[in-house]
Amino acid sequence: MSTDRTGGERATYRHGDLRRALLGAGVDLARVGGPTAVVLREATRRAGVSPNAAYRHFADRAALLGAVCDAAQSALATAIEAEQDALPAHGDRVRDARARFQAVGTGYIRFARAEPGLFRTAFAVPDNLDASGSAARAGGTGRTPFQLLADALDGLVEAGVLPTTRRQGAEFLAWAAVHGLATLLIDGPLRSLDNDQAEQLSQRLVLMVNEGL
Amino acid sequence: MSTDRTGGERATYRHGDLRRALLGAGVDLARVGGPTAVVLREATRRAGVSPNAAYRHFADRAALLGAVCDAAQSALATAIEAEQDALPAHGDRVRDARARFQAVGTGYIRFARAEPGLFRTAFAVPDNLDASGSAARAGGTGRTPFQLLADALDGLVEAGVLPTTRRQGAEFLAWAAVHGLATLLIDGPLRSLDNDQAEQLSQRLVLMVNEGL
DNA sequence: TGCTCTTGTGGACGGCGTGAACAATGCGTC
DNA sequence: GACGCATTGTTCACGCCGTCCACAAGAGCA
Repeated sequence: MSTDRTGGERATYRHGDLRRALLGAGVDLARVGGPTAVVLREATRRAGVSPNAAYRHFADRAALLGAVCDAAQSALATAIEAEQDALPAHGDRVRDARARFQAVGTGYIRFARAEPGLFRTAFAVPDNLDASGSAARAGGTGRTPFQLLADALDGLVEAGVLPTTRRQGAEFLAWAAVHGLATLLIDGPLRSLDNDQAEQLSQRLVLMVNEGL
Repeated sequence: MSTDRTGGERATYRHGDLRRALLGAGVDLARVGGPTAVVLREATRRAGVSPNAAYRHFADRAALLGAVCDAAQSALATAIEAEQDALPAHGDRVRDARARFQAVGTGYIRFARAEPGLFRTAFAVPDNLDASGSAARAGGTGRTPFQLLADALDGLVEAGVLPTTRRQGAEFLAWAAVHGLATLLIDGPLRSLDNDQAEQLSQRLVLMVNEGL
């Protein structure tokens, strides 16, 4: 045993798993205070290590934030998967496909409200389409939030609910609507809605998307 | 004449209109670098004044950022109004109401792409419903972005396009969709879309909202 | 003229990210 | 087992930031 992680004090010069410790601290900070709370010095403090030790594992603060961002996206993916797993199977292809699609939206929004700090952090780093599919952002099934949405849309097409002609680009329309509502609910004017109101509004939004896609 | 604003140097001890100067500098900073670029010391530097002078006009950095945020919202409102003003009048109530509504969305998204820094800053400060109607955020017609959207929805109801029963809360559904797409386009995975693709997607989104509302 | 309130200045403090030089350590090689 | 090297953590230092406090310069009114 080369480290003593419980006391904050370290028995040896080497830490043992500093990268993981910094990432964990970063996630904790993000959970409480969002992306701006991910502070290098504080993360090293929590890991019981001097500030500059972080530079052996992350190029700079942005790199740490990026890793925390990936972790947050992964947590989001897991939340969506959990929402889908909780779905009862009706056997009706159309209903099941719709339910799986809607579960993406409700899982997304529930996660945003349950973990606003992580949610904000998940989208703090400007990303591109490549990053949206990066393995570091995947949940338990190995799919990222973006991919889970795409899967659900494919399901709608297979079930005959969504015409193939409208499939292309549909992920962005759906994503935009759900993501927008999520941000309104946690940072915007809808911040003070209670749970029931928020759920109701999300429900309506997802129906709107389903209808108008 | 008590000030000399052109040289950066000041003839008199008093500045004359420091609050406005700081706000202007703040807006410039936000335009280029978004909310995090609104830095007190840099704003005072540009106003040719010592850092602490800012505290005679703003309680702290957050207060300055809040003022810049209001200015950005106002600019957004103006952009939406411009979009609506450019609309030809068909005389057809239904078409006109729809066009005015869609102009809110396209104006919103075009502004986001034209002035991403200001757009990000406009939503950097968590707001509530009161702030969404604050006069400081209004454009030329005295309406805030949120109010312009509400007006357009009222127009849809009057024209008989939107059933009264669905009017309540509709601003949040529409707003969510448009705002979400705007953020995907400037910070998200759609950042690298060209103008045509972005316009096309916005068009589709606004139609989706119109359809599904 | 002198008093007082307002507004800008100067100096200081602690916190941040980060670079450079240094030290402790674990590991592969003889 | 001793040695040398690449890795990883430490120390010191710099410049930036927001902000507090004491002070000074000016404006306006008595």
